[in-house]
This record gives sequence, structure tokens and C-alpha cells, in this order.
Amino acid sequence: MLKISELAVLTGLSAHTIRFYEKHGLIEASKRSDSGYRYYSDADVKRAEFVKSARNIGFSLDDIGVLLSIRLDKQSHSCQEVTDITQHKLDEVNARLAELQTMQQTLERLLESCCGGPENATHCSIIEALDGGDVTVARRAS
Amino acid sequence: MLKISELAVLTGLSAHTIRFYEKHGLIEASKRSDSGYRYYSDADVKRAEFVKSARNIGFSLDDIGVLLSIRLDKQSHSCQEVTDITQHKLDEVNARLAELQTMQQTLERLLESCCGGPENATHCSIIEALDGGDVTVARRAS
DNA sequence: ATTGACCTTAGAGTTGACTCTAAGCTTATA
DNA sequence: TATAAGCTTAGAGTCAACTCTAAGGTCAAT
Repeated sequence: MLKISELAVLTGLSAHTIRFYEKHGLIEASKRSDSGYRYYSDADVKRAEFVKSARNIGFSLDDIGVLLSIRLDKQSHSCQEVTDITQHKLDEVNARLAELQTMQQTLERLLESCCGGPENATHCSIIEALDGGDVTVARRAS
Repeated sequence: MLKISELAVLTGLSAHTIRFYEKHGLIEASKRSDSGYRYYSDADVKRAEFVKSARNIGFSLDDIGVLLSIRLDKQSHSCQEVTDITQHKLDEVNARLAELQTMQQTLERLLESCCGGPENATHCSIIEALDGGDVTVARRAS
């Protein structure tokens, strides 16, 4: 059984974050000492690592909650439920990627157009481009 | 001279957002009526459009503030100042793109590995992958 | 027995960019 | 003139995921 700081070292999450995740139902300590200290079993560690993996992929804490409930009772859930969540996250990631790629291209174009030198900005092509409004539009939806 | 709702239609920003930007020094109304209504000149409109262009590219409001001060007094600023800000934003965008691309690949790999069917999740390869922790790590720095 | 590291809690603060509310003027239309 | 649409302000609320604080209890080592 590990104490919270030991779980923190193991998972790379801070003790603060572990308590925060507990408050949100993501991580549990299967035992408490008489004085209230959290103690984590091997299964608790596995669960914490699951949470961390899911977080690393970009799942929201809400998503992770759903994934955990599936993990806890696999019999009652289908693969399709899991792929639905995953596909939805992939769609979000792809949408954000498209926005960022547009920004990237615009920024690169601007940088190519500007001398970047120590001369004053009276004829700076970046400022002019922003003034002209001829920059591509890409804003996050949500 | 335009009223705030007219500027809102023109720029696609909401009147709320325009006031919010004013509070942060980004947009100004060069006149106020006796009753306090904001009135925007052509120059004010240009400025608002500049702000919107910069925002669309992904610049933070703080960045936009700096860009505006350069725009207002081009003589006192160099092209290099402008490219520094732009390059820095491009670096951020590239960093985030790399993270998202890692997520994208991981999510695609997971989706390929799972049948996604109506069978129960007892052997779901996505759940297993998250359990095993064999997912790539990519978290935003800031 | 004392020090210091670690643990507990509830709850507040952070970030960035909005978004909304309430209460009250002003202006345009019928 | 009455009504509705639009404007004003200060300030609070929203989102997600932490991050930190304060005040105090616990534990291991000297």
C-alpha cells in the first residue's frame, strides 16, 4: 500500500492533483489509516495509471469518468461505446488541428513577407497584412 | 460614425466583446454622445478589424496590445519586434500542433485496434491499451 | 521530546477570453 | 405618448483542469 506522495512519484501526478481527481471520482484510495491517511493498493495504482494514460491522450476528465465506469464493468458495455468516445475525441483533435494548421500557415506566410530587420516598422508587411484584414479565419468552435 | 451594434455587425464581434476589448485597451470609440453612447470613426473600425485579424491568427490579447502600440507608432518600432512576436506565436502553434498530432496518431491507432461492435467490452483493446499504459505521452507545457 | 517532513480538510485562486446580469438611461417607431 | 429596442455601467459568472493556502493533525528519526 502506497501513501499519496508515493503514488504521486509513481504516476507523475502531484498529490494535489490526485486529491482533485478523487474529488471528481477518478481515483480512489481503497484504504484510509485511522488518522485519515490515504493508502493505495495495486488496483488503485492501476486505476490511477489508466487515468493518466487517458489524460495524456487528451480525454477530458468527464470522458475519463465514463471510460472508467466501462472499465469497471466491461460486461455491461460494448466496444462501440468506447469507440464512440474515442472517435468523438479524435474529431475534436482533428478540428483543432485544422485550425492550428491554418494559423501556422498564416504565421509562416507573414514571417516570410517581413524583413524582420532593425529598420522601423513604417512599411512592415505584417502590420500591413493585419491592417488589410487579408488573413485567414480560424477560430475554435467551442 | 457607427454605434456599437453596427460595429459589432461589421466586425463579427459582439457588443459585449467590443466593450470587453475596450476595457483591455484594444478598441476605442473616438467619440461619445452626450448620453454616453459610443461612436466609432473609420479609424476606429480599422483598428477593430486589425484586432480581429490578429485574434483570428491566434495572437493573445496581450500580444495584440503590443502589436497595436507598434501600429500606432511605427517609427519607434522595428520590424524585428513584430517578427519576434510572430515567431514566438508560431513556435507556440507548432508545439501545440506536435502534441495534437501525437494525440491524433494515438487515437487513430486505438480506433483501428478496436472492433467497435456491439459485443461487450471484456476484451476491448482500447480499454486494454489504456490499462497497459502503452499510449504516447503528450501534454501541453503551459 | 522535539524537529521536520508529510498528511488532512475546505475552500479560494489561477488562466484567458469571454459572456451575462441587473438596473437604469436613451432613442426610434407607432 | 407609450413602447420597444438599444445603450450604459460595474461587477459577477463561465469553462477546464488544476494549484495553492491555511490551519492543523501524524509520523519517523534524532
